[in-house]
Amino acid sequence: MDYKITETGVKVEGVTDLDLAQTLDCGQSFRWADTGDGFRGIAFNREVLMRLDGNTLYIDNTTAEDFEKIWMPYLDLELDYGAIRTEISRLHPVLAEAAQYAPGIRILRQEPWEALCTFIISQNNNIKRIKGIVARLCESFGEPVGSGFSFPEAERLAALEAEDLTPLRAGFRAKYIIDAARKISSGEVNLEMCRTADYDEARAELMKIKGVGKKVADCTLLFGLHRVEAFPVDVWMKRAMEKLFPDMTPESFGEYAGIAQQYIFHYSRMHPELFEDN
DNA sequence: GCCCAGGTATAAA
DNA sequence: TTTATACATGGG
Repeated sequence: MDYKITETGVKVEGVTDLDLAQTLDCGQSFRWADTGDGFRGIAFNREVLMRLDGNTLYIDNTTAEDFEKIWMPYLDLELDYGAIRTEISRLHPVLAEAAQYAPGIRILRQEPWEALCTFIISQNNNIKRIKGIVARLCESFGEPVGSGFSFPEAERLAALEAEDLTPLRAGFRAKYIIDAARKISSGEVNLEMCRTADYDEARAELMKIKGVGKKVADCTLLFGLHRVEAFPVDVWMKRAMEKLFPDMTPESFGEYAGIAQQYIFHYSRMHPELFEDN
């Protein structure tokens, strides 16, 4: 991947299959804000501003080393999404249409602990409130980074009690966050093992945590550990599968099922009329 | 007030 | 094994 150093960060030309709104504000990460002049966010203890002008990506407030080690992987720039879209579009005509509808979605490579924690918070919740709880979590227990705060380490939260999270207004999820933090920091649950373990084994490892079921485990595997075969099924996806893909199962979408899932998710949210009964 | 939100734990059938 | 209900909170 070719890039240039600028006065404020890096400039990457020839970036295809990327739409920052579709990728950063589609419910896989809850830490990016549309400033009107790009997306500002904090990940891996660094704050950056990302902006896309045609096929040129600008990342402000970063270095060559951070671009290569953090942001290039974060945006998954080395994976050929165009080729994957072509491949998975052959699986089903409706999937082909969905993939064409939002071709700029990519699967982020987020920090595994942040993905786990934010998707615990996401259960039976809406995106606006999830973002609020996550913001208060970082403000309360993270470290200052740029204009905001880092995502708090599991070790920091492991030392707390559920009542200490009252200011987050996370409701019944507070005790789940603490249980997750303790099992991650103690090593009882090993996130790195989940990168390479058999899929069922990785899922079972994550489900040792209270409040982590199939959906949260799959989202953690997909968005935090880049297990792109993971196909999270929520209420929307269940309806989408029944109405649009009655002849498919999550497994039948293959090794890039998670990418297919994101296309389908976005497409179905934008076309609620597909689910109206008649 | 009522319903729902990118679910899960728990109890009961 | 499958199906119902509570769970905290806030916006529509």
